Amino acid sequence: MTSAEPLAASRLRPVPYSAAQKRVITAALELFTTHGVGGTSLQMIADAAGITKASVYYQFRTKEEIVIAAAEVDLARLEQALDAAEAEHDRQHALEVLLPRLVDLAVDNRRMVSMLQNDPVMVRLVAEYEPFRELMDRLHHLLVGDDPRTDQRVPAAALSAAIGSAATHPLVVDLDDDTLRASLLDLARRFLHLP
Amino acid sequence: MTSAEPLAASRLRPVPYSAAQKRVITAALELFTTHGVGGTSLQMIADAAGITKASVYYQFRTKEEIVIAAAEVDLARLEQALDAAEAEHDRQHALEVLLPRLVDLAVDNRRMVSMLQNDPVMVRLVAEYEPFRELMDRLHHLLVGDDPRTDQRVPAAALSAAIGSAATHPLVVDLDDDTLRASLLDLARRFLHLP
DNA sequence: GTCTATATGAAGATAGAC
DNA sequence: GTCTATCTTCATATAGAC
Repeated sequence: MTSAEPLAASRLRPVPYSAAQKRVITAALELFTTHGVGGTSLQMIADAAGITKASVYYQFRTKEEIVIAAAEVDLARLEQALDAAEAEHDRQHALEVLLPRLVDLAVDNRRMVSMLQNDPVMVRLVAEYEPFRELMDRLHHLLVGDDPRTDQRVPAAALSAAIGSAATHPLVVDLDDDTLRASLLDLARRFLHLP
Repeated sequence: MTSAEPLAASRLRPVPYSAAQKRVITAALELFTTHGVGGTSLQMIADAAGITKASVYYQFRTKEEIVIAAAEVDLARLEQALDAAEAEHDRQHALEVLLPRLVDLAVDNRRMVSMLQNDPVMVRLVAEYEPFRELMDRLHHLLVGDDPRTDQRVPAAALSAAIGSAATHPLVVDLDDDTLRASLLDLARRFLHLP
């Protein structure tokens, strides 16, 4: 972490959201994770936020802007984790910094992380919206390592998928956070052959 | 496999679909995997099948029936894999039968398997529609084992998520089927401490 | 910053002719 | 088995008052 900026500053969004915008984002997040982005209407968001549709449109010009704002909530934490990991001098240490943070993120926010990886609208957004795409590229680079020919790619993809989706799996939904966190971290280390 | 029925018969759907229905199902499958169920309209399905919306409604009474029919395509293969695994006498052998079939299913049909586990509409359907729920219960029982207190649950969830989602992961989309199949199977065995 | 009211289109679904 | 035409409802989005 070489940045001199205060904690709140993220390169994803230098201009912060207003309090009214944050209320909309919070409502949208909850709905997106249960109904998916495509299954969530602006009316549902407005109702959950306790305002009307027109007021939502005062805060955000389109539904897509809400989706981006919602995704940024978790991706800002991912960005911080990547910053910290990339400050290490070799991949081994970088992964030791990265993995616990990834697992924490997924456990704290189980359904959101899964949605970012799996919801069709989110998948498209992450692939096409440059700031998000860049984050994913950095993540993948850390997971796969420098050498593109070695087939570290399947384990890396599996690990990424496992951390993202295992936290929401029916087999595990009723497991407490601490147990899940410990198990996932252990699994992640085994995955990448770390101590 | 103790059933005396011919191969085509699945307990999921004793009455087969007509040719016209199959054309609709095929079109729907492709669209569901790219846009999600919620992001796919009947108009899109009709266009892809080369008929009108009204004709789609002649084949299926509701959109939900189409979703069920689409899900059955892959779940029928899952059912066969479960039948074969459960015919083995201990869990070790059952898993040795099950895992390669699961991996094959996920690789042959990458995006569909992921959608079954991740699309919000599918997740709800699988949880609430009895025939699908039963299949998932059988799968989870095989993955976790008999003893419900041991925490095999996180590895089982992670394995299930990894097989389902890794096949669609951006890191792996361009990997050929054979390589992916071999890597995933190897990972799956390591996951469950099989030889 | 929030509201009422409305425009415009597309969604799921049905009626009835061929 | 497919069509045209239509119904109803809900989607995104905007105009303009408070």
